[in-house]
Amino acid sequence: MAMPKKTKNTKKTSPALQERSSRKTIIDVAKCAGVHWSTVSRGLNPEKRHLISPEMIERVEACAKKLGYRANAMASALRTQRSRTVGVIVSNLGDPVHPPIVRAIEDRFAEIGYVTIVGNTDNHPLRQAALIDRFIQQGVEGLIVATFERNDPGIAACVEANIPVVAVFRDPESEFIPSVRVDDAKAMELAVHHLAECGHRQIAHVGGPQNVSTGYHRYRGFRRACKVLAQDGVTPTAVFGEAFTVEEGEFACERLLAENPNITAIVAGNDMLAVGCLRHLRNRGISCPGSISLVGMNDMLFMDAIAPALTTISTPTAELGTQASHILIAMIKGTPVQNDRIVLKPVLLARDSVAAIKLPTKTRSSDFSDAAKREVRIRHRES
Amino acid sequence: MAMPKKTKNTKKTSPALQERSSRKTIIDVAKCAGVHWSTVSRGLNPEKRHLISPEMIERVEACAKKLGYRANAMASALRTQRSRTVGVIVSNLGDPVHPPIVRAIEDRFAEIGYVTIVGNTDNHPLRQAALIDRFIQQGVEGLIVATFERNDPGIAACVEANIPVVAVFRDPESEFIPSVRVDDAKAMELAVHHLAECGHRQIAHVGGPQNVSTGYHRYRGFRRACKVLAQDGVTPTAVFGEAFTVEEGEFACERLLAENPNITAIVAGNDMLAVGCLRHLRNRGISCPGSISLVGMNDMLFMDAIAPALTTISTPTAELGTQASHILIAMIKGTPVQNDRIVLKPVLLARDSVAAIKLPTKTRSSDFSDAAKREVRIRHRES
DNA sequence: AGTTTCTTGACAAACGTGTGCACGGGAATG
DNA sequence: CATTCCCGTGCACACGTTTGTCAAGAAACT
Repeated sequence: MAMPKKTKNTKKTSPALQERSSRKTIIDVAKCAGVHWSTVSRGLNPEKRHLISPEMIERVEACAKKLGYRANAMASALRTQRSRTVGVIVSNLGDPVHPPIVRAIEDRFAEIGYVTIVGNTDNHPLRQAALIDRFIQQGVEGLIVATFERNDPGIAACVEANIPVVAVFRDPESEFIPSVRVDDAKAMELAVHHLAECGHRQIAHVGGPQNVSTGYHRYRGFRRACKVLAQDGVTPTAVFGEAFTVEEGEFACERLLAENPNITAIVAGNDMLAVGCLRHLRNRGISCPGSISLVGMNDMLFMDAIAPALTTISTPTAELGTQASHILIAMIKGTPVQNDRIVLKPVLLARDSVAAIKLPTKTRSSDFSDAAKREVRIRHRES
Repeated sequence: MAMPKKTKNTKKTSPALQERSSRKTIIDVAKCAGVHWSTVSRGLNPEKRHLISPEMIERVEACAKKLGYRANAMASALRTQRSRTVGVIVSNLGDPVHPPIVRAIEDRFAEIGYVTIVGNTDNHPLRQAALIDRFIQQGVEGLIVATFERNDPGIAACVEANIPVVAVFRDPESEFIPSVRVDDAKAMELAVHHLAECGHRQIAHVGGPQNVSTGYHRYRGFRRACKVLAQDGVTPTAVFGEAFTVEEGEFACERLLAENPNITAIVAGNDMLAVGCLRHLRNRGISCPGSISLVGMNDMLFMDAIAPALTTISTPTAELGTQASHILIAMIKGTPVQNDRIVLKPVLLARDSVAAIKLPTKTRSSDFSDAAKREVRIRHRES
């Protein structure tokens, strides 16, 4: 095993190691430049570069470039305990809400030389736990998680591992971690008030799963808005899908109409559910917005192109990702974070799926409508 | 966590290292189990476990669980030269074609315990090069790239680094790397033949950028199909957007109609461009499919919900990702790959954006139409 | 009983990099 | 000219694993 001189000692190493044919190391560069490799290390590290003479830096860099040297991030990470890696966990990349968030996060972290790894949970708590575990094993410096439920046990796993984590999109309402979300309740209030302004009174909610904050808060916002407007005659109804999917929306809408044939407007928990509602309405030959008005949420891609163009509540998804990244970056650097509980404001986009209701033709009705409208506007403004 | 006895030697280490407060190592487990750490390593490694007695394995596993031990992937990767990491490069995660591909890849690699890192190039060659470089530095065992242009210099960088890479979606037509794509030319042929069957003769192509294989091959397919049908009177026209976006589609459609007011059908390079066309048609008050028929490509999400429901060519995006993953996994394992040049078949989905053309009201016209129709069907079947 | 075979666990050498410390030489100062 | 100081470089250890080698003990065979 004592090799004569400098025959690379790939004798004893395992066959797996052999195949890394030609990756250059810091030692190769040092040999080329005729210096010690610690000098190379310093010369190539911007933070320690000031310890090295300029012409030496130049020599080292020339050799590095000539040899096509690429630093081994794993070795560096092992030594420094900084992997320059962050993890992003979403329920399903195929859900059009998530890609813009992930995209923004990747952008923010690419700017500081970090790499982003992603994982999907499909809303399975066990898969989430497994994912968090794998990511921590992998050495991520931080985690941005879009799948936390309220009081999610996954949070404990993260804080126990002492790894910075920020919740995005969904709010686990945990005192232990920062979160960036959109005001889901407010969004639904905007929707209900908008419908009330248009004269609707029999308003239904086609909600999503209630065990996640988005579904839960949207339903609560819906109820609260209806309560506030109860004196104007607004009466709420609600059905729920088991997931935020088109199919669940379609099915929920069917149940809704079977039990409440007299509703005139639907506030969907998100655009997927709204599209499902739309599909059911079309299948039943019910006109939207002619007979039933519809409001979605999130303003997913193409929502302005569907028929009718969907009135919806826009969610600043990219901003969600950016803000979460800013917080996580601060946590990683150890900088104190100024505001670690960010709630972004949703905005209503009035398009074509909501129509003013055809009120019963009484003489007083229009007066009442106008009064209600004014009342609504005032409340709307105040909140 | 403050250990009374065995103060870990964090004296000489840098402050950065101090903060890894409590991550347990293989040594902690060994100490707990009262054995040498190499025994722990083997006991926890399924492949070497057979070298250790069963009750020892049990003891080690118990200690590992008790201490909450998590293997340090970076150290393992450094030693074994296997990072259990793959990279995926797309142009833009915000483009709805990509998420299903990435999702499928993540699924396939999660199954074998690999982690997936993603990056966006926005179609900038320099950003792609930088990304490939960073990923290789990071130690990815393989790369799946959806952004390769024809004869892309990025390929050379990968093969030079001796790292397995497979192209997906776009085909760089390189002899050096495997690829998985959809038959873009065939897709456009399907579209043109479908339109011809419906009586269209003045058919235009609103294509995407010609420097990427998708845009290029789709245009070629379009031209080829028109040539085949030239004897039936099919005459082609084409304009191109500078990117596969709604805005470019809208703008290109405007130019198209300005110069060719007599066309009756448009084959768009993808659904984004198609939606852009639709938007322009609506703005101009031109009915689709009443006056102009439209075919898209990729069957992106919600294409069945827009108005009119878009006739389009479906691309098996998830299958694209899965097949690419299979190939890459084989390459990583060193297994020979059976077929490294996979071309998936596109399928036409006939919906509402294509209508049979209203032919000039001559007596012979219907005969001609029928004849053409028959003719087209025959050709269609043969290909 | 002695020798061989087999099992089991310990030892130590890497993987490639970062960094505290020591050392050498030249400049500056007395 | 001698001493001090400082700047640039080399040295060696550590980060946490994996794994070839080997010694010690038990079991089996001659």
